Amino acid sequence: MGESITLAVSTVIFALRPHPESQHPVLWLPLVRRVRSPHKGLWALPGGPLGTTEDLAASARRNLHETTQLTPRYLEQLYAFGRPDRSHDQTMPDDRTVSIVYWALVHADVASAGVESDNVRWFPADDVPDLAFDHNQIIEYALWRLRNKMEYSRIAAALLGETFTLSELREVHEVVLERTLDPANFRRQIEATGQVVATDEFRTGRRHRPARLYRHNHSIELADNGPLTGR
Amino acid sequence: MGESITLAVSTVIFALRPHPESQHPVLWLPLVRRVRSPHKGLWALPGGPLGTTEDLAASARRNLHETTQLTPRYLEQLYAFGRPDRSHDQTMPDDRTVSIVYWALVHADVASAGVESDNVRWFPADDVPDLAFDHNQIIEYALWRLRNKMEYSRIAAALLGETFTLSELREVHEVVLERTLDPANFRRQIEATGQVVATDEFRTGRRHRPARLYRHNHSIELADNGPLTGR
DNA sequence: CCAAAAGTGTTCATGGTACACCCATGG
DNA sequence: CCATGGGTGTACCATGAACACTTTTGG
Repeated sequence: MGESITLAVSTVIFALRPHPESQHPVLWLPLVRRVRSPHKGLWALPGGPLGTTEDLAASARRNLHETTQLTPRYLEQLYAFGRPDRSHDQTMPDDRTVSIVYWALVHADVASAGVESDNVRWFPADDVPDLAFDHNQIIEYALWRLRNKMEYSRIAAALLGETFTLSELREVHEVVLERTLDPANFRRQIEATGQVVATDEFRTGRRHRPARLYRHNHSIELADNGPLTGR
Repeated sequence: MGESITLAVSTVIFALRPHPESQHPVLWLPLVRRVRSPHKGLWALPGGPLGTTEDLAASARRNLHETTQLTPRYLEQLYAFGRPDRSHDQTMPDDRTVSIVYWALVHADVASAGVESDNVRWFPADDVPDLAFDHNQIIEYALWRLRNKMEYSRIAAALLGETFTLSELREVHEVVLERTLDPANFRRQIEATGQVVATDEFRTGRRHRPARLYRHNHSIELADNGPLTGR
């Protein structure tokens, strides 16, 4: 019969944005509304078919930019999902989609908020609606990987701006890991790894002692992906 | 033009076998000879196109069995490789293959040695010839993952039989990690994790004190793959 | 008795955790 | 002067590395 396998690339995109009430930063991710069957009308991860001459990561990057107008600070392949029934469509029972999923970290400044529309919306990562296909589980896995890497790499850098205080860096860790960290110990651990470089500037204007600003040490990789380097 | 993307599943299969001279176990992996262009005649990872109704892991499992007559003790997705030029064939310049690669651990008993043929041969993992496509790099990455997981999981269990001495378990770690481990500390670390259960049998016949036999604690997962469980 | 590996005990360095305490600023 | 977070000091504990030492077998 007309059986066929479609290869698609989707991306779980994370950014930090202030919580609407508390103003504390929390994890958000953009979703797109499906405009065709199956699961028409449901929210889903941004993605689409792989271009015939396009690299996998390039496809993720392109789609990410089309959806959010942003360039990822960090991009990594997450997993290939291919259960035969995961994209089942009763109108096309013999069709099937294998999705190669990437996950990305972006720096969501105010400008990116403007690209929201009826078909693109950011959701808090801990309050995502019921999504199309197996996308809820994919997001769970992406969150697990993000939390894992947060503990032994410097990917937090990808969620912050050029300079930042150690409190801000610690807050990123705390938000992602969902637990508080001792400020004193966190400071020493970060300093010991050499992943940040002190500047001679300070964040003032708060009603407490000014905090020194740091910048990332770009000579240290964001994360260790073994023999793979953007393949 | 006639551009098309083929989706294939390949597997890096590891087993322990005695070194031809020293008789000490070393890592081996089976390769198959390509019988058609491109790279006809070169050795390559076992694999093939994904069946239209076949799960990704099932495809890896099927191919593994066809190649080695074995069932994997451990099977995990490694990575999806999709550079547009990775499978370039000058006779079919517009064709392209995306490979989803798994890696597996098997227990290679004597029976499996019989399936070698002109087109299937086992090679020592540290002495693999120049392979088709990017398969040498894929093996490097699989080895990196294997070594990583060996340090924080109990996948070594998948390379041993039902019962084993702690020396044998330690030898597996040493061979994979390519360094010696202190027997006393190794014993305590393994015992502390509860990943092995002492039996009341001993390995005798060696010219030294008999060593107690242990068995795996099946209530502990071989490795933690997060929210993914054979998806 | 000897060689060799099994198995136990002990010391030391390291890294993380908890927490007391002082510092500098805005209000 | 006080509340608040910035920043330093230190004690404690768990873990792992190094290594001395005893035990039990085959030859």
